[in-house]
Amino acid sequence: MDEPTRYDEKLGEILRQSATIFADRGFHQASVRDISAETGVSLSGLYYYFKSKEELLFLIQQHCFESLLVQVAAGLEGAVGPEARLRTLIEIHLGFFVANMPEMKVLSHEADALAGEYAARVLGLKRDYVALVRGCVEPLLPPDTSLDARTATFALFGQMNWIYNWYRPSRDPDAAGLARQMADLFIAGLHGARGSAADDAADDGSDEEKRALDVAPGALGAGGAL
Amino acid sequence: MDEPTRYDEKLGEILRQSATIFADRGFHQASVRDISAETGVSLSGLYYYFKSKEELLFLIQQHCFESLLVQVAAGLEGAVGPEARLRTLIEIHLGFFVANMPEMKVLSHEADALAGEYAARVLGLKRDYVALVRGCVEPLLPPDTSLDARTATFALFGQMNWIYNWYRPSRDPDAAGLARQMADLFIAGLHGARGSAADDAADDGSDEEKRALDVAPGALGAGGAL
Amino acid sequence: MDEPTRYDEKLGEILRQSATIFADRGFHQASVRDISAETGVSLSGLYYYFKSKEELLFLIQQHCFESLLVQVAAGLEGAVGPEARLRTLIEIHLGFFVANMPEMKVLSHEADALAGEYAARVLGLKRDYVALVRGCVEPLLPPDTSLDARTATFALFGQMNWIYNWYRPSRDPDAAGLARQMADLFIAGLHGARGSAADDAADDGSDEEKRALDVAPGALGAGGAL
Amino acid sequence: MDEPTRYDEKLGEILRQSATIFADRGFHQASVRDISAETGVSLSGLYYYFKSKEELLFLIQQHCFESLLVQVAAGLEGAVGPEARLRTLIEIHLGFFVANMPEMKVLSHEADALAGEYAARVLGLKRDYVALVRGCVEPLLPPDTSLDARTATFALFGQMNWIYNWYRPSRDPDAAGLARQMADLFIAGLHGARGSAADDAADDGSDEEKRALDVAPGALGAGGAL
DNA sequence: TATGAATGAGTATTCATTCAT
DNA sequence: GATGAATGAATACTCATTCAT
Repeated sequence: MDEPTRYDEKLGEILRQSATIFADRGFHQASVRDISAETGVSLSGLYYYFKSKEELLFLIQQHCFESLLVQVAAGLEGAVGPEARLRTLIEIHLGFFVANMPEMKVLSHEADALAGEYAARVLGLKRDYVALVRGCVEPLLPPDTSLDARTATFALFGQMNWIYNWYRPSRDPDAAGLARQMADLFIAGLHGARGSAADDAADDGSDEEKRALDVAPGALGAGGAL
Repeated sequence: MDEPTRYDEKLGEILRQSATIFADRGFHQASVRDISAETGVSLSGLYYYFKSKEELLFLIQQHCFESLLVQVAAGLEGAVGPEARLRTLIEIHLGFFVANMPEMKVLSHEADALAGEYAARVLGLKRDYVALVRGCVEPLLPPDTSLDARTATFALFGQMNWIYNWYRPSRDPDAAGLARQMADLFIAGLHGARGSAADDAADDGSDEEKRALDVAPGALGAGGAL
Repeated sequence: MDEPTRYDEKLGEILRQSATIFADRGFHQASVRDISAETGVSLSGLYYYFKSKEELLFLIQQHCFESLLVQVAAGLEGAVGPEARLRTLIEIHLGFFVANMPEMKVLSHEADALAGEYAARVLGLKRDYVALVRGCVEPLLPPDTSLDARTATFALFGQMNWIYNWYRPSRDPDAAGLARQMADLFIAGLHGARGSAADDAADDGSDEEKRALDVAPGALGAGGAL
Repeated sequence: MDEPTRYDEKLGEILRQSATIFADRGFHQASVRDISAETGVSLSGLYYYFKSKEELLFLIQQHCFESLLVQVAAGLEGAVGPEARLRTLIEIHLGFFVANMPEMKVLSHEADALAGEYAARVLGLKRDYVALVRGCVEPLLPPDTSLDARTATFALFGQMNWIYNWYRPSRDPDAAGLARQMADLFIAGLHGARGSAADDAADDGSDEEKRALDVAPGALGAGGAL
């Protein structure tokens, strides 16, 4: 990984077009030749911009994720109060997703396609982001709830990230409308979810996340959750 | 597609093992050789049981989906009242998902890997299932809500199906617990989601689902949502 | 080759259908599965009738060739005079060819597909037949001609055997008409072909044919001429 | 077929060697690996020069045929009078055949191995060539003959093309001698072939050729005659 | 920066054939 | 006589990647 390829304009263009191709065809199904054809850059010429197809995927995921994190961080600054924070986060996440659908589909759907150092770095970003989202969810959990913070957090991720499977701009609400609906649904759900059983008070948080997101070889999750 | 490969015991075993391999490595990354190695059946011998790798995937998805539909149909018979129906459905869906994680991951994650007749047939099953779930969600929407039935339905699917990305039996609640939490969360969300904007009164239902699930060539969704 | 598979009714049917398949698709392109499908006999069941695909081809060629030889021998008995003999031979050859087009196409076109003992046996038949035809051609060569008997003989074979490439019953003359035209053309050609250069007097005949028809490894002819 | 592979020196070498291999072993029996071994180009490297084995065959046939057409066109320019024209054509055809035996065998013998666009393009060349040859044959047909122009034309093709089955440079006349003999034989045959039955006066020519060369699905000829 | 030419490793699939029943 | 189940060997082709220029 030594020297990460630097990020100039042309690379930016390649990443954008590649993301669309990966989103459409799937990472493994799309060939570097497809990218060559689409970008107009010769097959070997592409390797000036990335050193492997896997690095290309990494660059897409990294760039996309970092942009998302920047926007979220900026957005949360103006939000006061737990509910406002969570609403803001949902708005930004969905707004970014809808505005960058190919990249976000690739980020969500091709989590397992990276390995080694690349996987580790994206995983690091994901871990931070999951912790951040969880940090916005937990304050809204009723004190006596039986709802796990972890379950609730991933339920929210599921709601939001699944959209790449069904959302169609032409017939569904726009990003703002979608965000409002999902925020209403989820926040009302949290408020109303007060229950019987044991909660997850014993949860130490950081360590739990770590394990939850670790690559579990042979296990199903493989830590790929956003 | 003429004559679908028949379903005997040995084929059943092959499907089960292949589902695990596809879940672990991804459909396109897994080679038929991998399946040969895992099952102990020779490479060419496998082709006695299915006529292409794609048919193998289809058989897995079809069998898995049909089993799910049978269980759901049976479960709903004993459920009276809208809320009980939706709770039952969530229980069965998640119970089946957790009990058949590899198959369900393959069903959820490899939707785009099928084409042509195979895709059409699985899509038909999905359309029916989405309609059924939506039929359980709609009665619980408050009359004055601004929440789209379609959005709510896919939010639920997202919550549930996303679990293949994060759920780990050893540290998360069991299927029943998961179902209760998700049902509490979602149903409370529905109840509390009363809002401002236009509702989906104009929604004719069947036709909308149809369009929503159509393969939209070049579009991102591609109708693959569960 | 020990015990040649015996020739019963069912085998006859298989040979006929296989000849058609080989004629249509070519020997190597046609699979034993194709023959299984066409005949309705199971794949493994076919191997009761022949012990290899190559033997099947041999049986077709042998049976076809032997039938031709029988008809020719019978026909020549009633022919008196050199020209009548040659005319008769052309009539029978073309009549048989047109009436057994698939088999004769296979015999003409798939000469190189046999090897070893099978090839040797068919070659033996071919050698005899070529000698017989040449025996009918030579008496008609003018004494002072510069036309090689060998060249003339194979020119005749070329005229006749090439028909599998162009002859269509619906728009070309029937077998009798075709035979008359070709006989007229060739016999008139022989009569008129008196020339300048050296003739083939030095030709010792049998040995020449032998060499000419031998399998010449790596050479082009490969002895496959009819 | 979009962009036909371009024709450089190395490709020329590959075509030449491949033609020999196809002539020796037959198109379907020869593997691309054989060609790799013979040419010294790696298996995958070959696909830089053609995009499928079938295209390779097409390129061989096309290049060979076009060269033949060029030579024939040039040769006929200096020929005056019907007989001189036909003699010239036979000389050039046989001279080219003998000088390019592997290619011409492949052209003659592997007519059915091409399909679709490839087949159509070679067929177009063949149609033109057949028409040209027929145009050289017809003026020599006696006015009262019963010999069909079509039959005569294909008889000539049969005589000439069949040589790949028997001709051996070491023991047969050279190309010039062969041409003289075949021309003598065929032209004398035409002159002497005056007969009884209906001639082909009703023949409209171009349309007849067209039908005769059409691919007749399921029929034996399949239009592959040269 | 960029590319044409090349390659080793791998892919799904087909094939003729066998054997226990 | 006949077949379902199985297989080893081969096939055409693709892929990510490299390297001399």
